[in-house]
Amino acid sequence: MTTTRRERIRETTLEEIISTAWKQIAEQGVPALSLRAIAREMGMTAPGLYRYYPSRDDLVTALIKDAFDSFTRHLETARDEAFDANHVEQYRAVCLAYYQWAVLNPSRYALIFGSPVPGYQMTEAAYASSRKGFLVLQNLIEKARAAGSIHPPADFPPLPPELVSRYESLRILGMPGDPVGTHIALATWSTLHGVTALMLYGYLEGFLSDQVEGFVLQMIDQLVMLFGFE
Amino acid sequence: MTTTRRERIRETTLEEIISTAWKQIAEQGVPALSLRAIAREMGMTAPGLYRYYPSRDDLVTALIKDAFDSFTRHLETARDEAFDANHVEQYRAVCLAYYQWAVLNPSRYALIFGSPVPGYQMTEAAYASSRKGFLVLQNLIEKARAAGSIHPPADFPPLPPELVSRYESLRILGMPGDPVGTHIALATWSTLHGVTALMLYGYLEGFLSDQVEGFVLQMIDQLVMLFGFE
DNA sequence: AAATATAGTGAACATCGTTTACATTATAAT
DNA sequence: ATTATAATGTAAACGATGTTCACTATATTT
Repeated sequence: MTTTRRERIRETTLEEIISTAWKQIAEQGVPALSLRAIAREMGMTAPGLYRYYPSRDDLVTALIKDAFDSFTRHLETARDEAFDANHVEQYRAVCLAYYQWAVLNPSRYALIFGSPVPGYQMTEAAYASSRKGFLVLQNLIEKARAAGSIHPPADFPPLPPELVSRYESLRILGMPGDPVGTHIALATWSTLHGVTALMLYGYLEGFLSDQVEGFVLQMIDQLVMLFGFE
Repeated sequence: MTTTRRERIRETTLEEIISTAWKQIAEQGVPALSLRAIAREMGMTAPGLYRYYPSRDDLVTALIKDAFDSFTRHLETARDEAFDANHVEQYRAVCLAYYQWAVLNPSRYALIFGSPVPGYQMTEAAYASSRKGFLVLQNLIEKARAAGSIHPPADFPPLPPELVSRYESLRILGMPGDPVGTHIALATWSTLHGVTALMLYGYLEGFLSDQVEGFVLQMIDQLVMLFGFE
């Protein structure tokens, strides 16, 4: 892994472009992201950026990958810090970390979980990054189940057979987890996304004001009860 | 309410602009919405549109209001069609209607619940429209509670006092509903939004393929159990 | 019939993403 | 050390965008 001087400089420039882009997204939003503005702020001209990213879309793809990596790392850190705790606490920690990352990185969250852009296709590398984040949640749930720490209540609505067989076929495709574990992970993910997205958009603030985090914690508690974490 | 000939023509043009805008949003997404393209398709020049909407942002605001109105009407229709049924079925019907409206109107859903744009402030009229949609859900839950059709399970996590008092102060501000009803409505809304948004972005399709609606129905069943609808 | 308000056009400005041709500079080869 | 080559950047230009301004044509009102 020898890196020449030129390669190091190139790497630095690549990073500077990304960080400048995030700065502008935070200030003006994704739609207003402008190559010319980035170049201006970096003290160079717009066409020069094309030596690094062949188009605006490719830059956005790089930003998406960057955001997913940060997101996944944050979840992993939360999981690792709760390593000594029991499964419920680990689950709670990762769920809360999901929300907190969004609070700390609203622009990044909006970019990867915001409105899809018709015609824009996400790179396979970016999709792989997205799965990595989800896997943190799914693996944790899987371990808790294997340890017998999850007992859904008696009146938990049974999964319809079509859904179960769909989950089964995922396992064949190499995904970890039994049907119930996969379902719990998907349901958790959906719920967290809903709360977080509504919060970021400002729809919850009108109702909850300074109690948004309290609401999120309550929602997590409800998930714990619903799935029978112990 | 006398309408002159000119006013009628103006009204027609206003509507044609909106419908042309939706057509383009459906084809190319919100970011690509172009005043010039709208004018072109309508057989006029771009500056002419400024007699109707003073800027692109004002047009977007009108689109948001239009989307919210359609959304609310759809929920109300679903509620009214299930008028004879019991409270659980009404709740199920409205929840499913939420998801189905998004499936039928992906562009509209993305516009009102997608990424927030920094610097863009929603009109009070648009916010009022958003509350109207939420109220359909909240009023329904409130009626079910008044009729004694909601009994959360014994191990339902108790609402923290700060959250309860926050809900209480909402009632003082003129919002209907007791704390528990408000909370159930918010929790339902968040969950539905999470499922729907992930579905529209395509994150769920990789897992669920043709079982997305089955997953949504399952999530609704879980909400019914979680809150103790009967 | 004259005065006025409304609707629309055409030209222009600043901005955007992107391409092309060209200059500069750092590395590699001789 | 000099030459060839590859990488990095610039300047100019194209077509597109939102928006403003000056102007014309039309419809309504007086």
